[in-house]
Amino acid sequence: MTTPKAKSSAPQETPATGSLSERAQRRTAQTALPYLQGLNEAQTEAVLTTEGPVLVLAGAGTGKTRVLTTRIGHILSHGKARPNEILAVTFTNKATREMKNRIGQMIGEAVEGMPWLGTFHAIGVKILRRHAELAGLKSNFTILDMDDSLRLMKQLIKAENIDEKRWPPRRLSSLIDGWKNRGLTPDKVPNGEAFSFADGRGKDLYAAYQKRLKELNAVDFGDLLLEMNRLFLENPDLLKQYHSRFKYILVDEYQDTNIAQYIWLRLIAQGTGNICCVGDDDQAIYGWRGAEVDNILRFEKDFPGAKTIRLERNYRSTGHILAAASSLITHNQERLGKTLHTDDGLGEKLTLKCLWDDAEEARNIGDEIEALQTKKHALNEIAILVRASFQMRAFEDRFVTLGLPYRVIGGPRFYERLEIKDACAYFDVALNPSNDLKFERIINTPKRGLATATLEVLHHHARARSISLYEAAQELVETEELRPKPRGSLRALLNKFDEWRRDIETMPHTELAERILDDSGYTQMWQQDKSPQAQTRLENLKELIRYMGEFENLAGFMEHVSLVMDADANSDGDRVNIMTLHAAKGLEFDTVFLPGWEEGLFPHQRSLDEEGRAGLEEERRLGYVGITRAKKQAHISFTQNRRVHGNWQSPLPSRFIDELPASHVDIKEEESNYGGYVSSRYDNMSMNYSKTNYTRQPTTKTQKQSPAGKTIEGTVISSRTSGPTTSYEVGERIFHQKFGYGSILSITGDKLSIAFEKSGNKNVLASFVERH
DNA sequence: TTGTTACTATTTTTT
DNA sequence: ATAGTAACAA
Repeated sequence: MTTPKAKSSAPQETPATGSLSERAQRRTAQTALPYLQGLNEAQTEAVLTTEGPVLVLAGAGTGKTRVLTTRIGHILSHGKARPNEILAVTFTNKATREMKNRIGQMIGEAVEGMPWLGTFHAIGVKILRRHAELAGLKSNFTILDMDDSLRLMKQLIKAENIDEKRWPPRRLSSLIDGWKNRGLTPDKVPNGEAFSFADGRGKDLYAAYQKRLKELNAVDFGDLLLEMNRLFLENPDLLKQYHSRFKYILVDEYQDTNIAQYIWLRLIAQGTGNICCVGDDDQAIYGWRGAEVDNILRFEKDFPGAKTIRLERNYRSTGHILAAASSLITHNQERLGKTLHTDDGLGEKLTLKCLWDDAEEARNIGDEIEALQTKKHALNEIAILVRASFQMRAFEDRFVTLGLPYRVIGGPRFYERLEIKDACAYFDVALNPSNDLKFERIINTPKRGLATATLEVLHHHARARSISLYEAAQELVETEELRPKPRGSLRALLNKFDEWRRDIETMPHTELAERILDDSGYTQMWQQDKSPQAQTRLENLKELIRYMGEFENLAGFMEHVSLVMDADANSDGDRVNIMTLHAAKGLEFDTVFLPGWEEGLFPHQRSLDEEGRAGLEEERRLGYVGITRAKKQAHISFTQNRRVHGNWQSPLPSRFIDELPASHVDIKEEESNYGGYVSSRYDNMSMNYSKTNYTRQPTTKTQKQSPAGKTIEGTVISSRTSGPTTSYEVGERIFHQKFGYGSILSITGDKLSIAFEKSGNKNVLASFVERH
């Protein structure tokens, strides 16, 4: 991913650190240790400084992963620790895989022996399973995904007679998630915050939710960390055990750690104190899900005697790209500060383009890509990075019509698909009948006549006797409580589960899985479905079974599904990559397109509203991440019109555009498909955005009388162009290409607020309308 | 109990 | 514009 091309000129220009003797030792080490070949001084230092706390500030494209893996290789090959004595934590499975591969290439067989290389969550599961009893769980506890936990919360909200409309389960979910990220158990939730849901019942709901999880022998994502922390805090002996086990600790993407993870790391690091955190405060983009940039900013205080090593030599991008990114990020105040530099050439400038709307943006980028394609540019080396996933659609539409192959990264994940979840629910229940949430999911899928009414009865019975739904079902089919029809089909279902369970030990698991899907009627359900997606769903199910074959048994497979699985079907071939800026972190491409740089979208309005300046800075870091993904070319664009929630708006260009240094950016004109019309309008626009000053962007409320006599309130973001630049007058009737006829409500600079006869009120640039 | 229709609220990023 | 939900009819 972030491999710097192995440069033949081994010793780098990086300012040397340490005493002369240290430097001399390092130099000798470089010739003695072949794996240090090609590392620059700072990188070498980061690899060799194995003892004590170390913070490696690794800027974008500075060979972070390489340092991390080489460091592990170094520790292993020097016999400083055995593979199972190194704790290496990452955030994503992708990163874990990457690291495993790299270490494998370096050391060979050692990878098998690195059981403690994984994501925070995966390691959490591992530790929790070992000591489940201490956490009040059975070691076969299930891990709830978002779906399950949401369903559970919904049940609780209903049970409390709280209005679902006013207090949506989603909100409770994110609230509890936030608490868990901060390491707060129900009793520790500050009272003030507890009131932020359902008039003060938030805290109780949280407690009830946790209680219910225990009853179900289940944990959710947040618990994996929270419970692990509790385990260690309540059992100091156990913690000591792990202290002596983990000789070296490595943490990737430290800037993304949340408080719970931070607490955990501090607990674990109390052992040897050999903790090495790698991160980049300029790439902290997960604040919204609880990540604390502060963790990395505070590192030196938290770990006294910590050594900070900066990696600033960039091996990825050209000079222009690096300069633009650096300049953008200097607008942030809260940063440790790094100066990236490169020895490579300036390369090509970034390009900037203004387009009419998202469709034209997609058309334009599509054309650019086709042009690149004829120049033999690999599609795999092209990426479109968007702020929000809804932007992807325009590109997908366009690429489909062009016949341009693409892949969406980080879209709906494989295991999140309906059919995969359903299938897994069947497998789950077969393995563990007391998994109520999964049982509930499939009890009436496919339709068996076991809907709300029957489920209600089951719930009551289960609650009353405090048994699982499945057990309740078993008891109820023996009684007269259910009507004959549902009773019959319920019995049939239970019998099938009995059969399947009988075969778990004897039958090969893939065969059993197939049988479950067939016998249950699930396969048939999709075969009979004539919707266009039904076929892909069936194929996905086949893929699931195929993937399952790579595991030893059903249980082993299911463990992976909840945490690890992200097999992507169309990852092969030469394709353009489409993804969000978030998903792009850690990746690199020759050419990167950055569409949609508009106020409100990027920076996103919500970040601005909810997080204020901190939010803005995080958005800016997102922009920094985006630009630094590019190795050779970066193309930024923005549109003048975009639909938001179904209606059209005319956003201003993103303030980030004006934070780019003009000397590194080329302003491109759109190839004019419409004769001179486009370019003349464009001139107008480019003047407008380069002069706009955003430091105190006014948002003015305008109140005007519409012709119909009603008061219309609209929010007009005024541009700073001085004086009216148009000759239009309020009340004038005009025509607009897209919106049709309308009359002018107000004029702000060259922006018109118009009441359209058919499409409502819009703000439009004067150059887009004509008199009528 | 199921399927339909109408309405409503919801639109960022996700381990 | 869309999805998800609630109310209603068959």
